[in-house]
Amino acid sequence: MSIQKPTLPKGTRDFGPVQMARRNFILETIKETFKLFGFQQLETPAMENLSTLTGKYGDEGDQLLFKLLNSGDFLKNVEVEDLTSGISSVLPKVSEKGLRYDLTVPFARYVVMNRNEITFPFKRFQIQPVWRADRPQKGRYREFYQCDADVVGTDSLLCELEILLMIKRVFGKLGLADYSIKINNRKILTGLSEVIGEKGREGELCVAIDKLDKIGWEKVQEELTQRNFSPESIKQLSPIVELKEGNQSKLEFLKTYLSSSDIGKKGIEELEEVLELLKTYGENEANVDFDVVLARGLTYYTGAIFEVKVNHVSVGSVSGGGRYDDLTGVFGLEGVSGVGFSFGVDRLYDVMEELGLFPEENMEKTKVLITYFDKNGFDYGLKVLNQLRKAGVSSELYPDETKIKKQFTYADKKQIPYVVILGETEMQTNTISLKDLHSGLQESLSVQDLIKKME
RNA sequence: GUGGUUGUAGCUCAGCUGGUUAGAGCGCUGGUUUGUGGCACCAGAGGUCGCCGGUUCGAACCCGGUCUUCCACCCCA
Repeated sequence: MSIQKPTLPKGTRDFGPVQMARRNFILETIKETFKLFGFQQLETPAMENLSTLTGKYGDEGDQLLFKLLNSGDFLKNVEVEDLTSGISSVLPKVSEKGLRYDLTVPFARYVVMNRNEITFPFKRFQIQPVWRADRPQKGRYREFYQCDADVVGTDSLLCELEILLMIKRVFGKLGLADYSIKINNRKILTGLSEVIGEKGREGELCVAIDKLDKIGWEKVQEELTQRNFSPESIKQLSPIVELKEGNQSKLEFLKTYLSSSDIGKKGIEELEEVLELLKTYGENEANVDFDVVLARGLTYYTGAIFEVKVNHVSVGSVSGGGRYDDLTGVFGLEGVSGVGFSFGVDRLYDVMEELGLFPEENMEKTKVLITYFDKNGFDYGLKVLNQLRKAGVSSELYPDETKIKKQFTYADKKQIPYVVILGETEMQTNTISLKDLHSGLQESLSVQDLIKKME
C-alpha cells in the first residue's frame, strides 16, 4: 500500500484563510454594489443539460465545455459504428450534462422557465463559479468565479448606463484608478462590415480587428487577407485604425463614415445616448473609452459590448458584458432583450495583488485568546468565553491543557492581539489578567471591565 | 487544441561533465525559561529528488512516456 500525494486538478486552486479574507473583500464590494442598484440574487446548479449549453458560445466555446459522463452504464447506448465514426456520434450518447460555462446562459434558461412568475424588467445578480476546459495560464483558470448582473425585459439604455456606474463604483471601492471601460456596439461593427463591402462578415472582421492593439495594423491586414477579405475592403478600414483619442471625435467621424449603413447609425445613436445619460446622471466619462475595435467573442451579443482592462498589469480583462436581444429566443421566449456584465473575481484578485492594493487589516481574526493552566482555569475560562461572545467579542479558549508558552505562541501566530490569563491568583481574586501582545503590557481586570475594554 | 517551460524538505531554492551517507535559508518540534509570545542561543525531526519505464557497474543529473507548473498562440473573466 503506497501513499499517494494528493494533487488538485489542473487549473483549480484552494483558497486559504488569507486568500479568502481578500476574496471576500472583493466579493462583498461587488455584492453590495449590485444590491445598491436593485439587483436580486439568484443561484443555478453547477451542471446544466448539454442541450442548454451547446451552441451558445461558438465552436470554440463548445469545445471548452466540461462534459459530465452519464452515471451508471454510460456505454449502454453506444454502438460499434459510433466509435468508428468519431467523437461527435459518441458524445451525445455518453454525456448529457455539462458544467456551466458562464452565468448568462443559465440565467436565460431560468428566465424562460419562470417567465410567468417573473416581473419584468427583471434584475438579478449571480455570484458562482464557472468552469472552462481551457489551458491554464496567468489569470486564466479552469474553475473561476463570475459575478454577473443582468437585466432582462427592457431595452432601455438605462441598463447600459447602470453597468458603467456599477463598474465605476466597484473599482473605486477596490482602490483601482488606472483602468478603462472599453465600450462599443455590435451594430457599429455590423455597420463597419457593410460599409467596407463585406456584409455579414462582422464576426470574422471582429476577431481580426480586435487584435489591433496587440499585433498592430500590418498583422491585422495580413490576417484579414488570409480570411479572404478583399484588398479594397481592407483599405477602407484604415481610417478606423487611425482614429484619434476622444469619444466625441470618434463618434463624429463614424457618423459620416457609417452614414450609408442604417444599422451602423443605430449603433452610434445608442452609444451616444448612453454617454448622454451618464452626463445627466451626474457622472463623467472618466475611464470610459469608446473603442471601435472592441469585439468580444460571445456570439449572442447584439448591442452594447463592454470590456474592462486595468492598465499596466499583466492580467487580461477583468470584466466584460453586453446586450443580447434574443438569448431567450433559443429557449422559446422571443422578444426579451437582456443586457448584463460580469466581474471576474479571480482576475481582480490577481490585479490587486500585483498592485499591492489589499488592505493590511482585513483579515478576520480573533480578538482574545483565553489561556489557563489547569482544569479549573479551563472551566473558569469557559464562563469568561461565554460572556465575551455574548458581548460580540470574537474570542477563543485554547482547547488543550498545555504549557502557557505554547498557548501564547498560538496567539502570536494567529495574530490575536489580546491574551487572557487564568491562574490560581486570578481565580482567587475573581479577576483576569489581560496581556496586550502588541505592547507587552499586562493588567489585572474584572471580567466586566475586560468586556467593556474589548467591546 | 498548437509550441515552449517547470518539478529536489512544509516554503524559497543549491546540487559540478552521471560516482559512496542529497544540502542551505526560512518554517516546524524540543530546550535555555515547569505563570507569559515576538528576539537570541543550543539541539532535533523532516526527502520513494513529480510519477512510470529505459540506458548504465552506477541516475536527482542522460533518454522516452505521463502528470503538474508557468508562458506564448487561439480564445477568454
